[in-house]
Amino acid sequence: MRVTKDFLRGRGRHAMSAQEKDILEAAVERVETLPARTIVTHRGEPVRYSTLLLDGVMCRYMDARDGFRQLVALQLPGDFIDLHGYPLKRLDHDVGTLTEARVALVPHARIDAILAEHPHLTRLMWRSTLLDAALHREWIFRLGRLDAVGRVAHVVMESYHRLRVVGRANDGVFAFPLTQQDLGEACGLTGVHVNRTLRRLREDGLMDMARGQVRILDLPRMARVAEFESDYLYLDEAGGGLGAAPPGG
Amino acid sequence: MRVTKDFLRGRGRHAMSAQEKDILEAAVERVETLPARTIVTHRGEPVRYSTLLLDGVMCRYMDARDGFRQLVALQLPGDFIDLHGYPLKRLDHDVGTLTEARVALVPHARIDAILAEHPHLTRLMWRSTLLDAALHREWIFRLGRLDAVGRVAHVVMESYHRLRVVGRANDGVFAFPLTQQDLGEACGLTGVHVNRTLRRLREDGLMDMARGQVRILDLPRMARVAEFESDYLYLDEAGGGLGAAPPGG
DNA sequence: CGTTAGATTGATCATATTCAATAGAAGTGG
DNA sequence: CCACTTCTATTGAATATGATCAATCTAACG
Repeated sequence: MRVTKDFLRGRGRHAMSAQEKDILEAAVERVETLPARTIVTHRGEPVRYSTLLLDGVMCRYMDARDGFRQLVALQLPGDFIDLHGYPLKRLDHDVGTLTEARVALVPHARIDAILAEHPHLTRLMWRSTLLDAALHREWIFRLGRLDAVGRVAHVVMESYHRLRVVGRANDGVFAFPLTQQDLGEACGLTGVHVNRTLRRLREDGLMDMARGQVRILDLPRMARVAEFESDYLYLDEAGGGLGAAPPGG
Repeated sequence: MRVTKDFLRGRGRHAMSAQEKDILEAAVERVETLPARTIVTHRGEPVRYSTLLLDGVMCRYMDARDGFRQLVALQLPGDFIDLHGYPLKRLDHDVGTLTEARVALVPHARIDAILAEHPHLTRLMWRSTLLDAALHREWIFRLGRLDAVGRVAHVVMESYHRLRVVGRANDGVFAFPLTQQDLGEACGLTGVHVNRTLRRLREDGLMDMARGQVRILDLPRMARVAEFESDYLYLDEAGGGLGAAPPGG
Protein backbone atom coordinates (compact mmCIF):
# COMPACT_ATOMS: atom_id res chain seq x y z
CA MET A 1 0.00 0.00 0.00
CA ARG A 2 1.35 3.38 -0.97
CA VAL A 3 1.74 5.59 2.05
CA THR A 4 0.71 8.81 0.33
CA LYS A 5 -2.58 7.28 -0.77
CA ASP A 6 -4.74 9.60 1.33
CA PHE A 7 -2.65 12.77 1.10
CA LEU A 8 -4.84 15.56 -0.29
CA ARG A 9 -7.38 12.94 -1.25
CA GLY A 10 -10.51 14.76 -2.31
CA ARG A 11 -8.84 18.10 -1.73
CA GLY A 12 -6.75 18.81 -4.79
CA ARG A 13 -5.01 15.49 -5.19
CA HIS A 14 -6.44 15.13 -8.70
CA ALA A 15 -3.99 17.84 -9.68
CA MET A 16 -1.09 15.58 -8.78
CA SER A 17 0.53 13.66 -11.61
CA ALA A 18 1.63 10.04 -11.33
CA GLN A 19 5.21 11.22 -11.42
CA GLU A 20 4.59 13.64 -8.58
CA LYS A 21 3.03 10.89 -6.53
CA ASP A 22 6.18 8.82 -7.02
CA ILE A 23 8.38 11.71 -5.95
CA LEU A 24 6.36 12.24 -2.81
CA GLU A 25 6.34 8.54 -2.07
CA ALA A 26 10.11 8.42 -2.44
CA ALA A 27 10.48 11.28 0.03
CA VAL A 28 9.22 9.06 2.84
CA GLU A 29 12.09 7.74 4.92
CA ARG A 30 10.21 5.27 7.10
CA VAL A 31 6.88 4.36 8.64
CA GLU A 32 6.33 4.14 12.39
CA THR A 33 3.54 3.22 14.76
CA LEU A 34 3.05 5.51 17.76
CA PRO A 35 1.13 4.55 20.90
CA ALA A 36 -1.99 6.44 21.97
CA ARG A 37 -1.73 9.57 24.14
CA THR A 38 1.91 10.28 23.36
CA ILE A 39 3.60 13.61 22.77
CA VAL A 40 5.38 13.56 19.43
CA THR A 41 6.82 17.08 19.15
CA HIS A 42 7.29 19.68 21.85
CA ARG A 43 6.70 23.37 21.30
CA GLY A 44 9.91 25.13 20.36
CA GLU A 45 12.13 22.20 19.62
CA PRO A 46 13.74 22.08 16.16
CA VAL A 47 12.03 19.75 13.72
CA ARG A 48 13.82 17.93 10.93
CA TYR A 49 11.03 15.66 9.76
CA SER A 50 7.45 16.19 8.77
CA THR A 51 4.81 13.60 9.52
CA LEU A 52 2.20 12.16 7.24
CA LEU A 53 -0.59 10.53 9.25
CA LEU A 54 -1.63 7.21 7.74
CA ASP A 55 -4.03 5.89 10.38
CA GLY A 56 -5.31 7.05 13.74
CA VAL A 57 -6.10 10.43 15.24
CA MET A 58 -3.53 12.98 16.32
CA CYS A 59 -3.81 16.53 17.55
CA ARG A 60 -1.92 19.75 17.85
CA TYR A 61 -2.42 21.68 21.07
CA MET A 62 -1.23 24.41 23.38
CA ASP A 63 -1.13 24.34 27.16
CA ALA A 64 -2.70 26.99 29.35
CA ARG A 65 -1.24 27.98 32.69
CA ASP A 66 -4.07 26.37 34.63
CA GLY A 67 -3.15 22.94 33.26
CA PHE A 68 -5.91 22.80 30.70
CA ARG A 69 -4.98 22.46 27.10
CA GLN A 70 -6.53 23.80 23.93
CA LEU A 71 -6.51 21.67 20.81
CA VAL A 72 -5.74 23.82 17.80
CA ALA A 73 -6.14 21.07 15.23
CA LEU A 74 -7.41 17.55 14.93
CA GLN A 75 -5.36 15.48 12.50
CA LEU A 76 -6.95 12.67 10.56
CA PRO A 77 -5.59 10.09 8.09
CA GLY A 78 -4.12 11.73 5.00
CA ASP A 79 -2.98 14.86 6.85
CA PHE A 80 0.58 16.04 6.37
CA ILE A 81 0.56 17.11 9.98
CA ASP A 82 3.56 19.25 10.63
CA LEU A 83 4.58 20.28 7.18
CA HIS A 84 4.33 23.69 8.85
CA GLY A 85 7.56 22.79 10.57
CA TYR A 86 9.37 22.73 7.25
CA PRO A 87 9.48 26.46 6.49
CA LEU A 88 9.25 27.37 10.17
CA LYS A 89 11.95 24.99 11.47
CA ARG A 90 10.33 24.85 14.89
CA LEU A 91 6.74 24.63 16.02
CA ASP A 92 4.74 26.93 18.21
CA HIS A 93 2.64 24.10 19.65
CA ASP A 94 2.83 20.48 20.74
CA VAL A 95 1.87 17.54 18.57
CA GLY A 96 0.56 14.33 20.07
CA THR A 97 -1.45 11.21 19.40
CA LEU A 98 -4.96 10.64 20.68
CA THR A 99 -5.20 7.06 19.46
CA GLU A 100 -2.49 4.71 18.27
CA ALA A 101 -1.23 6.17 15.03
CA ARG A 102 0.68 5.00 12.00
CA VAL A 103 2.83 7.73 10.48
CA ALA A 104 5.26 8.20 7.59
CA LEU A 105 8.28 10.40 8.23
CA VAL A 106 9.61 12.76 5.56
CA PRO A 107 13.02 14.37 6.18
CA HIS A 108 13.10 18.08 5.46
CA ALA A 109 16.18 17.63 3.32
CA ARG A 110 14.08 15.71 0.81
CA ILE A 111 11.51 18.48 0.76
CA ASP A 112 14.32 20.90 -0.08
CA ALA A 113 14.95 18.82 -3.17
CA ILE A 114 11.30 18.94 -4.17
CA LEU A 115 11.27 22.74 -3.81
CA ALA A 116 14.31 23.04 -6.03
CA GLU A 117 12.98 20.86 -8.82
CA HIS A 118 9.20 20.55 -8.72
CA PRO A 119 7.34 23.83 -8.50
CA HIS A 120 3.92 22.30 -9.10
CA LEU A 121 4.36 19.72 -6.37
CA THR A 122 5.69 22.48 -4.16
CA ARG A 123 2.51 24.42 -4.70
CA LEU A 124 0.49 21.36 -3.73
CA MET A 125 2.41 20.95 -0.50
CA TRP A 126 2.10 24.65 0.19
CA ARG A 127 -1.60 24.28 -0.49
CA SER A 128 -1.91 21.47 2.01
CA THR A 129 -0.55 23.69 4.78
CA LEU A 130 -3.03 26.38 3.78
CA LEU A 131 -5.89 23.93 4.07
CA ASP A 132 -4.79 23.62 7.69
CA ALA A 133 -4.83 27.39 8.00
CA ALA A 134 -8.37 27.44 6.62
CA LEU A 135 -9.39 24.93 9.28
CA HIS A 136 -7.74 27.10 11.90
CA ARG A 137 -9.84 30.04 10.77
CA GLU A 138 -13.01 28.05 10.99
CA TRP A 139 -12.05 26.98 14.49
CA ILE A 140 -11.63 30.64 15.41
CA PHE A 141 -15.10 31.32 14.10
CA ARG A 142 -16.45 28.35 16.01
CA LEU A 143 -14.94 29.41 19.31
CA GLY A 144 -15.71 33.07 18.87
CA ARG A 145 -19.28 32.92 17.65
CA LEU A 146 -20.97 29.61 18.43
CA ASP A 147 -22.47 28.36 21.68
CA ALA A 148 -21.73 24.92 23.14
CA VAL A 149 -24.21 23.07 20.93
CA GLY A 150 -22.92 24.79 17.82
CA ARG A 151 -19.30 24.13 18.69
CA VAL A 152 -19.72 20.44 19.32
CA ALA A 153 -21.89 20.02 16.25
CA HIS A 154 -19.30 21.91 14.22
CA VAL A 155 -16.35 19.69 15.15
CA VAL A 156 -18.43 16.65 14.43
CA MET A 157 -19.55 17.95 11.05
CA GLU A 158 -16.04 18.94 10.11
CA SER A 159 -14.64 15.58 11.12
CA TYR A 160 -17.37 13.80 9.22
CA HIS A 161 -16.67 15.62 5.98
CA ARG A 162 -12.93 15.17 6.31
CA LEU A 163 -13.20 11.47 7.12
CA ARG A 164 -15.61 10.91 4.29
CA VAL A 165 -13.19 12.01 1.59
CA VAL A 166 -10.59 9.58 2.90
CA GLY A 167 -13.09 6.74 3.00
CA ARG A 168 -13.51 6.52 6.76
CA ALA A 169 -17.09 7.72 7.11
CA ASN A 170 -20.38 6.93 5.42
CA ASP A 171 -24.01 7.90 5.85
CA GLY A 172 -23.21 10.04 8.84
CA VAL A 173 -21.53 7.20 10.71
CA PHE A 174 -17.86 7.07 11.63
CA ALA A 175 -15.38 6.02 14.27
CA PHE A 176 -14.50 9.01 16.44
CA PRO A 177 -12.42 7.80 19.37
CA LEU A 178 -12.26 11.05 21.36
CA THR A 179 -13.32 11.31 24.96
CA GLN A 180 -15.77 14.00 25.97
CA GLN A 181 -12.82 15.67 27.65
CA ASP A 182 -10.91 15.70 24.32
CA LEU A 183 -13.91 17.21 22.62
CA GLY A 184 -14.04 19.86 25.31
CA GLU A 185 -10.40 20.69 24.71
CA ALA A 186 -11.20 21.22 21.04
CA CYS A 187 -14.26 23.34 21.76
CA GLY A 188 -13.14 25.49 24.66
CA LEU A 189 -15.63 23.74 26.96
CA THR A 190 -15.33 21.56 30.02
CA GLY A 191 -15.83 17.84 29.64
CA VAL A 192 -18.87 18.07 31.87
CA HIS A 193 -20.50 20.61 29.65
CA VAL A 194 -19.71 18.58 26.54
CA ASN A 195 -21.61 15.76 28.16
CA ARG A 196 -24.69 17.92 28.67
CA THR A 197 -24.34 19.24 25.15
CA LEU A 198 -24.17 15.77 23.65
CA ARG A 199 -27.24 14.79 25.59
CA ARG A 200 -29.05 17.76 24.15
CA LEU A 201 -27.99 16.83 20.61
CA ARG A 202 -29.08 13.25 21.21
CA GLU A 203 -32.46 14.20 22.70
CA ASP A 204 -33.08 16.57 19.81
CA GLY A 205 -32.38 13.78 17.35
CA LEU A 206 -29.42 15.50 15.69
CA MET A 207 -26.64 13.07 16.48
CA ASP A 208 -25.41 10.51 18.90
CA MET A 209 -21.94 9.64 20.08
CA ALA A 210 -21.11 6.57 22.14
CA ARG A 211 -18.29 4.10 22.50
CA GLY A 212 -16.09 5.88 20.01
CA GLN A 213 -18.69 6.08 17.29
CA VAL A 214 -20.63 9.03 15.95
CA ARG A 215 -23.94 8.75 14.15
CA ILE A 216 -25.25 11.92 12.59
CA LEU A 217 -29.00 11.51 12.43
CA ASP A 218 -30.05 14.79 10.87
CA LEU A 219 -27.41 16.32 8.62
CA PRO A 220 -29.39 19.41 7.58
CA ARG A 221 -30.21 20.38 11.15
CA MET A 222 -26.65 19.66 12.24
CA ALA A 223 -25.38 21.96 9.52
CA ARG A 224 -27.78 24.63 10.69
CA VAL A 225 -26.89 24.63 14.38
CA ALA A 226 -23.18 24.42 13.52
CA GLU A 227 -23.46 27.16 10.87
CA PHE A 228 -21.45 24.69 8.85
CA GLU A 229 -20.60 25.32 5.22
CA SER A 230 -18.06 22.90 3.87
CA ASP A 231 -16.47 25.26 1.36
CA TYR A 232 -13.58 25.99 3.71
CA LEU A 233 -12.47 22.37 3.44
CA TYR A 234 -11.79 22.92 -0.27
CA LEU A 235 -13.19 19.53 -1.13
CA ASP A 236 -12.87 18.82 -4.80
CA GLU A 237 -15.49 20.60 -6.77
CA ALA A 238 -16.39 20.50 -10.45
CA GLY A 239 -13.68 22.32 -12.32
CA GLY A 240 -10.93 21.55 -9.85
CA GLY A 241 -9.60 24.90 -8.78
CA LEU A 242 -5.86 24.41 -8.79
CA GLY A 243 -5.17 26.30 -11.95
CA ALA A 244 -2.82 24.93 -14.56
CA ALA A 245 -2.74 21.20 -15.23
CA PRO A 246 0.12 19.30 -13.67
CA PRO A 247 3.19 18.63 -15.77
CA GLY A 248 4.37 15.19 -16.73
CA GLY A 249 1.20 13.19 -16.60
CA MET B 1 10.26 53.97 -1.04
CA ARG B 2 10.35 50.29 -1.83
CA VAL B 3 6.97 48.73 -1.27
CA THR B 4 8.28 45.46 0.15
CA LYS B 5 10.22 47.28 2.84
CA ASP B 6 8.19 45.84 5.72
CA PHE B 7 7.47 42.37 4.31
CA LEU B 8 8.76 39.77 6.80
CA ARG B 9 10.60 42.54 8.56
CA GLY B 10 11.89 41.12 11.80
CA ARG B 11 10.46 37.72 10.95
CA GLY B 12 12.91 36.05 8.62
CA ARG B 13 13.54 38.87 6.22
CA HIS B 14 17.26 38.75 6.98
CA ALA B 15 17.27 35.50 5.01
CA MET B 16 16.26 37.37 1.86
CA SER B 17 19.02 38.38 -0.52
CA ALA B 18 19.17 41.72 -2.28
CA GLN B 19 18.38 39.95 -5.50
CA GLU B 20 15.33 38.31 -3.98
CA LYS B 21 14.11 41.64 -2.72
CA ASP B 22 14.35 43.00 -6.26
CA ILE B 23 12.40 40.06 -7.64
CA LEU B 24 9.65 40.52 -5.11
CA GLU B 25 9.58 44.25 -5.75
CA ALA B 26 9.23 43.63 -9.46
CA ALA B 27 6.28 41.31 -8.86
CA VAL B 28 4.18 44.25 -7.66
CA GLU B 29 1.86 45.47 -10.40
CA ARG B 30 0.53 48.60 -8.75
CA VAL B 31 -0.17 50.38 -5.47
CA GLU B 32 -3.65 51.46 -4.43
CA THR B 33 -5.27 53.30 -1.55
CA LEU B 34 -8.47 51.80 -0.16
CA PRO B 35 -10.99 53.70 1.98
CA ALA B 36 -11.75 52.64 5.54
CA ARG B 37 -14.43 50.03 6.26
CA THR B 38 -14.49 48.55 2.78
CA ILE B 39 -14.82 44.93 1.74
CA VAL B 40 -11.90 43.99 -0.50
CA THR B 41 -12.51 40.31 -1.21
CA HIS B 42 -15.67 38.26 -0.72
CA ARG B 43 -15.66 34.70 0.51
CA GLY B 44 -15.64 32.24 -2.36
CA GLU B 45 -14.86 34.54 -5.22
CA PRO B 46 -11.80 33.65 -7.32
CA VAL B 47 -8.71 35.69 -6.53
CA ARG B 48 -6.04 36.59 -9.05
CA TYR B 49 -3.98 39.00 -6.99
CA SER B 50 -2.45 38.89 -3.59
CA THR B 51 -2.22 42.00 -1.46
CA LEU B 52 0.73 43.37 0.43
CA LEU B 53 -0.41 45.82 3.10
CA LEU B 54 1.81 48.91 3.19
CA ASP B 55 -0.07 51.12 5.64
CA GLY B 56 -3.26 50.93 7.62
CA VAL B 57 -5.15 48.13 9.31
CA MET B 58 -7.13 45.44 7.53
CA CYS B 59 -8.87 42.32 8.71
CA ARG B 60 -10.07 38.95 7.60
CA TYR B 61 -13.42 37.83 8.97
CA MET B 62 -16.35 35.47 8.72
CA ASP B 63 -20.01 36.30 9.18
CA ALA B 64 -22.30 34.48 11.59
CA ARG B 65 -25.97 33.95 10.90
CA ASP B 66 -27.02 36.38 13.61
CA GLY B 67 -25.30 39.24 11.81
CA PHE B 68 -22.26 39.34 14.04
CA ARG B 69 -18.90 38.76 12.53
CA GLN B 70 -15.78 37.09 13.81
CA LEU B 71 -12.41 38.48 12.88
CA VAL B 72 -10.00 35.67 12.11
CA ALA B 73 -6.97 37.87 11.54
CA LEU B 74 -5.83 41.41 11.99
CA GLN B 75 -3.51 42.57 9.22
CA LEU B 76 -0.84 45.13 9.89
CA PRO B 77 1.72 46.88 7.67
CA GLY B 78 4.15 44.42 6.11
CA ASP B 79 1.61 41.59 5.94
CA PHE B 80 1.21 39.72 2.67
CA ILE B 81 -2.47 39.45 3.44
CA ASP B 82 -4.02 37.00 1.08
CA LEU B 83 -1.05 35.13 -0.20
CA HIS B 84 -3.22 32.24 0.98
CA GLY B 85 -5.34 32.91 -2.04
CA TYR B 86 -2.46 31.96 -4.31
CA PRO B 87 -2.39 28.20 -3.78
CA LEU B 88 -6.07 28.11 -2.81
CA LYS B 89 -7.41 30.21 -5.69
CA ARG B 90 -10.41 31.32 -3.67
CA LEU B 91 -10.76 32.40 -0.07
CA ASP B 92 -12.90 30.97 2.70
CA HIS B 93 -13.42 34.35 4.35
CA ASP B 94 -13.89 38.03 3.59
CA VAL B 95 -11.11 40.58 3.58
CA GLY B 96 -11.75 44.20 4.42
CA THR B 97 -10.18 47.41 5.62
CA LEU B 98 -10.67 48.83 9.08
CA THR B 99 -8.82 52.09 8.39
CA GLU B 100 -7.79 53.63 5.12
CA ALA B 101 -5.14 51.34 3.70
CA ARG B 102 -2.35 51.51 1.16
CA VAL B 103 -1.75 48.19 -0.58
CA ALA B 104 0.49 46.74 -3.29
CA LEU B 105 -1.07 44.23 -5.66
CA VAL B 106 0.84 41.18 -6.88
CA PRO B 107 -0.67 39.16 -9.74
CA HIS B 108 -0.63 35.42 -9.17
CA ALA B 109 0.93 34.88 -12.58
CA ARG B 110 4.07 36.58 -11.32
CA ILE B 111 4.14 34.35 -8.26
CA ASP B 112 4.02 31.37 -10.62
CA ALA B 113 7.23 32.62 -12.12
CA ILE B 114 8.87 32.94 -8.72
CA LEU B 115 7.89 29.37 -7.86
CA ALA B 116 9.40 28.09 -11.08
CA GLU B 117 12.70 29.86 -10.64
CA HIS B 118 13.39 30.84 -7.05
CA PRO B 119 12.95 28.03 -4.53
CA HIS B 120 14.44 29.97 -1.64
CA LEU B 121 12.18 32.94 -2.16
CA THR B 122 9.30 30.51 -2.53
CA ARG B 123 10.10 29.07 0.84
CA LEU B 124 10.07 32.56 2.31
CA MET B 125 6.65 33.29 0.87
CA TRP B 126 5.41 29.92 2.04
CA ARG B 127 6.85 30.77 5.43
CA SER B 128 4.97 34.05 5.52
CA THR B 129 1.65 32.23 5.09
CA LEU B 130 2.62 29.87 7.89
CA LEU B 131 3.29 32.79 10.18
CA ASP B 132 -0.36 33.63 9.62
CA ALA B 133 -1.31 30.07 10.48
CA ALA B 134 0.69 30.34 13.70
CA LEU B 135 -1.26 33.48 14.58
CA HIS B 136 -4.48 31.63 13.83
CA ARG B 137 -3.49 28.92 16.28
CA GLU B 138 -2.76 31.45 18.97
CA TRP B 139 -6.16 33.03 18.36
CA ILE B 140 -7.76 29.62 18.85
CA PHE B 141 -5.94 29.31 22.14
CA ARG B 142 -7.02 32.78 23.12
CA LEU B 143 -10.68 32.18 22.38
CA GLY B 144 -10.75 28.69 23.81
CA ARG B 145 -8.86 29.20 27.05
CA LEU B 146 -8.71 32.84 28.12
CA ASP B 147 -11.36 34.96 29.81
CA ALA B 148 -12.31 38.44 28.62
CA VAL B 149 -9.40 40.21 30.31
CA GLY B 150 -6.92 37.70 28.93
CA ARG B 151 -8.34 37.88 25.43
CA VAL B 152 -8.26 41.64 25.17
CA ALA B 153 -4.79 41.78 26.70
CA HIS B 154 -3.65 39.11 24.28
CA VAL B 155 -4.73 40.93 21.11
CA VAL B 156 -3.12 44.07 22.40
CA MET B 157 0.15 42.33 23.22
CA GLU B 158 0.23 40.57 19.89
CA SER B 159 -0.44 43.78 18.00
CA TYR B 160 2.21 45.59 19.99
CA HIS B 161 4.90 43.03 19.18
CA ARG B 162 3.96 42.89 15.53
CA LEU B 163 3.85 46.66 15.16
CA ARG B 164 7.13 47.06 16.95
CA VAL B 165 9.09 45.02 14.41
CA VAL B 166 7.76 47.18 11.60
CA GLY B 167 8.61 50.37 13.46
CA ARG B 168 5.10 51.42 14.38
CA ALA B 169 5.23 50.96 18.15
CA ASN B 170 7.59 51.96 20.90
CA ASP B 171 7.72 51.73 24.67
CA GLY B 172 4.31 50.15 24.78
CA VAL B 173 2.67 52.98 22.86
CA PHE B 174 1.11 52.64 19.43
CA ALA B 175 -1.74 53.75 17.21
CA PHE B 176 -4.51 51.17 17.31
CA PRO B 177 -7.53 52.56 15.51
CA LEU B 178 -10.03 49.81 16.34
CA THR B 179 -13.36 50.48 17.98
CA GLN B 180 -14.33 48.49 21.05
CA GLN B 181 -16.78 46.73 18.79
CA ASP B 182 -13.94 45.69 16.45
CA LEU B 183 -11.98 44.42 19.40
CA GLY B 184 -15.01 42.43 20.47
CA GLU B 185 -15.27 40.88 17.03
CA ALA B 186 -11.66 39.77 17.35
CA CYS B 187 -12.13 38.40 20.86
CA GLY B 188 -15.50 36.72 20.66
CA LEU B 189 -16.95 39.29 23.06
CA THR B 190 -19.62 41.96 22.82
CA GLY B 191 -18.54 45.55 22.48
CA VAL B 192 -20.16 46.30 25.81
CA HIS B 193 -18.10 43.69 27.58
CA VAL B 194 -14.92 44.90 25.90
CA ASN B 195 -15.66 48.27 27.39
CA ARG B 196 -15.93 46.83 30.90
CA THR B 197 -12.80 44.77 30.29
CA LEU B 198 -10.80 47.79 29.17
CA ARG B 199 -11.95 49.66 32.24
CA ARG B 200 -10.68 46.82 34.40
CA LEU B 201 -7.31 46.80 32.62
CA ARG B 202 -7.09 50.56 33.02
CA GLU B 203 -8.06 50.53 36.71
CA ASP B 204 -5.53 47.78 37.37
CA GLY B 205 -2.81 49.86 35.74
CA LEU B 206 -2.05 47.36 32.96
CA MET B 207 -2.94 49.38 29.88
CA ASP B 208 -5.09 52.11 28.54
CA MET B 209 -6.74 52.61 25.20
CA ALA B 210 -8.37 55.80 24.07
CA ARG B 211 -8.87 57.74 20.88
CA GLY B 212 -7.13 55.16 18.75
CA GLN B 213 -4.05 54.90 20.88
CA VAL B 214 -2.88 52.12 23.17
CA ARG B 215 -0.47 52.57 26.05
CA ILE B 216 0.76 49.44 27.72
CA LEU B 217 1.68 50.46 31.24
CA ASP B 218 2.86 47.15 32.68
CA LEU B 219 4.26 44.77 30.09
CA PRO B 220 5.11 41.92 32.49
CA ARG B 221 1.64 41.85 34.02
CA MET B 222 0.04 42.14 30.60
CA ALA B 223 2.04 39.16 29.43
CA ARG B 224 0.91 37.23 32.49
CA VAL B 225 -2.82 37.84 32.19
CA ALA B 226 -2.66 37.23 28.44
CA GLU B 227 -0.52 34.08 28.86
CA PHE B 228 1.46 35.71 26.10
CA GLU B 229 4.71 34.21 24.87
CA SER B 230 5.96 35.83 21.72
CA ASP B 231 7.69 32.77 20.27
CA TYR B 232 4.72 32.05 17.99
CA LEU B 233 5.41 35.29 16.13
CA TYR B 234 8.76 33.89 15.02
CA LEU B 235 10.44 37.22 15.56
CA ASP B 236 14.06 37.13 14.54
CA GLU B 237 16.17 35.49 17.16
CA ALA B 238 19.90 34.98 17.45
CA GLY B 239 20.88 32.34 14.94
CA GLY B 240 18.10 33.10 12.51
CA GLY B 241 16.24 29.86 12.06
CA LEU B 242 15.65 29.69 8.35
CA GLY B 243 18.26 27.09 7.60
CA ALA B 244 20.59 27.52 4.68
CA ALA B 245 21.85 30.96 3.74
CA PRO B 246 20.12 32.59 0.80
CA PRO B 247 21.71 32.25 -2.62
CA GLY B 248 22.97 35.15 -4.65
CA GLY B 249 23.57 37.69 -1.96
C1' DC C 1 -14.85 -9.49 40.29
C1' DG C 2 -12.34 -5.67 41.54
C1' DT C 3 -10.18 -1.73 39.22
C1' DT C 4 -10.28 2.21 36.54
C1' DA C 5 -11.21 5.55 33.06
C1' DG C 6 -14.89 7.76 31.21
C1' DA C 7 -19.72 9.25 31.39
C1' DT C 8 -23.56 11.22 33.82
C1' DT C 9 -26.17 14.08 36.94
C1' DG C 10 -27.16 17.74 40.49
C1' DA C 11 -26.40 22.13 42.94
C1' DT C 12 -24.18 26.33 43.07
C1' DC C 13 -21.34 30.02 41.28
C1' DA C 14 -19.02 33.07 37.88
C1' DT C 15 -18.80 35.26 33.67
C1' DA C 16 -20.51 37.38 29.82
C1' DT C 17 -24.88 38.72 27.24
C1' DT C 18 -28.82 41.38 26.53
C1' DC C 19 -31.54 45.31 26.73
C1' DA C 20 -31.81 49.95 27.66
C1' DA C 21 -30.43 54.42 28.59
C1' DT C 22 -27.10 58.20 28.60
C1' DA C 23 -22.81 60.60 27.75
C1' DG C 24 -19.11 62.09 24.91
C1' DA C 25 -16.34 62.94 20.72
C1' DA C 26 -15.78 63.90 15.92
C1' DG C 27 -17.53 65.60 11.81
C1' DT C 28 -20.93 68.60 8.93
C1' DG C 29 -23.23 72.48 7.34
C1' DG C 30 -24.84 76.89 8.35
C1' DC D 1 -18.26 79.19 16.14
C1' DC D 2 -22.43 76.73 17.01
C1' DA D 3 -26.30 73.44 16.25
C1' DC D 4 -26.94 69.06 14.63
C1' DT D 5 -25.97 64.45 13.48
C1' DT D 6 -23.70 60.28 14.07
C1' DC D 7 -20.75 57.10 15.77
C1' DT D 8 -18.56 55.43 19.81
C1' DA D 9 -18.11 54.81 24.66
C1' DT D 10 -20.06 54.11 29.20
C1' DT D 11 -23.01 52.43 32.78
C1' DG D 12 -26.90 49.72 35.07
C1' DA D 13 -30.14 45.84 35.77
C1' DA D 14 -31.77 41.50 34.55
C1' DT D 15 -30.75 37.19 32.30
C1' DA D 16 -28.38 33.26 30.22
C1' DT D 17 -24.70 30.30 29.58
C1' DG D 18 -21.13 27.59 30.96
C1' DA D 19 -17.82 26.51 34.93
C1' DT D 20 -17.01 24.36 39.25
C1' DC D 21 -17.45 21.04 42.76
C1' DA D 22 -18.95 16.73 44.12
C1' DA D 23 -21.24 12.43 43.69
C1' DT D 24 -22.49 8.39 41.48
C1' DC D 25 -22.88 5.26 37.52
C1' DT D 26 -21.21 2.32 33.66
C1' DA D 27 -18.38 -0.19 30.57
C1' DA D 28 -14.10 -2.19 29.53
C1' DC D 29 -10.45 -4.97 31.10
C1' DG D 30 -7.14 -7.63 33.63
